[in-house]
Amino acid sequence: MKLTSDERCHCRIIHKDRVALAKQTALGPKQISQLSQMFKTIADPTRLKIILALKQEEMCVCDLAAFLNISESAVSHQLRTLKHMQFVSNRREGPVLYYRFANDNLSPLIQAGLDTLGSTNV
Amino acid sequence: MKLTSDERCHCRIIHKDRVALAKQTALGPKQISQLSQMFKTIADPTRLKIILALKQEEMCVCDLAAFLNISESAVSHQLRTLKHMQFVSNRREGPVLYYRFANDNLSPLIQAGLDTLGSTNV
DNA sequence: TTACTATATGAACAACTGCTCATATACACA
DNA sequence: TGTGTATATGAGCAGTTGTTCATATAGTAA
Repeated sequence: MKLTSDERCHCRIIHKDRVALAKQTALGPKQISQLSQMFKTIADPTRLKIILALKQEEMCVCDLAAFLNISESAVSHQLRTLKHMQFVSNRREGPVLYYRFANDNLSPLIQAGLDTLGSTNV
Repeated sequence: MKLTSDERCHCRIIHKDRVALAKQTALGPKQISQLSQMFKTIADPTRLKIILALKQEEMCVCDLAAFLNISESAVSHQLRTLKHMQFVSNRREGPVLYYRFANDNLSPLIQAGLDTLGSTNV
């Protein structure tokens, strides 16, 4: 639980100008929240594996459960999260739902992650 | 607590070939873990704000605490996480530690996030 | 030394998250 | 209708996380 600004005024400020500049140029709460939510969604190992797998080919819930070695329920929960973020979409073929990578805007993000990973470890 | 593969063998597999391909081309556990850790580090709103602020100018712990309106201790904890991931570094000037944005590889990642955010919401 | 400042660290706790299990829903076919 | 399959949903729980508080450390200055 965060404190209010009133309760926090005892804090000394060394560089008022820098704090002021940071506050002025900072992103709004909504943008920070959305950005955070986006990173959070692709930060979970299970969801990351799902995204990378679906980036290659369509898969149904059962396939993903076998691939990830977790319950189909767990997969379904994670797909719900990914679908809500519009990172994946699905199409129905009879009783089977096929999920696929949906958001082209996500590719650069994943790629940047992979690049950063590669250049940090060599 | 995850189940072992033995306990999970009752799962039906609709497309064995897709599961096999996904397993073959999947990243290793270490890579997934590192990638996940990287995204997780920039997924927290507080750390995100710190990164974006330090991307502009050096700031000390006290400045960041005033900017973020949280305790200096909380800032210090988060800076420790960011420093461990080599996303920020610091220099000492007398008793004051100045933190700065350290990892150039992180910029594209943040930028990709901002781009994705922008193109998803318009 | 002593006093003060700036930051770091450890403990504790509330909030969140990802899983399993049990159950519900949606579709196909007889 | 009824049965079986594929997936979704809700509850519950263990593990993780971000914060505050109290305390410790590192540096400055007398």
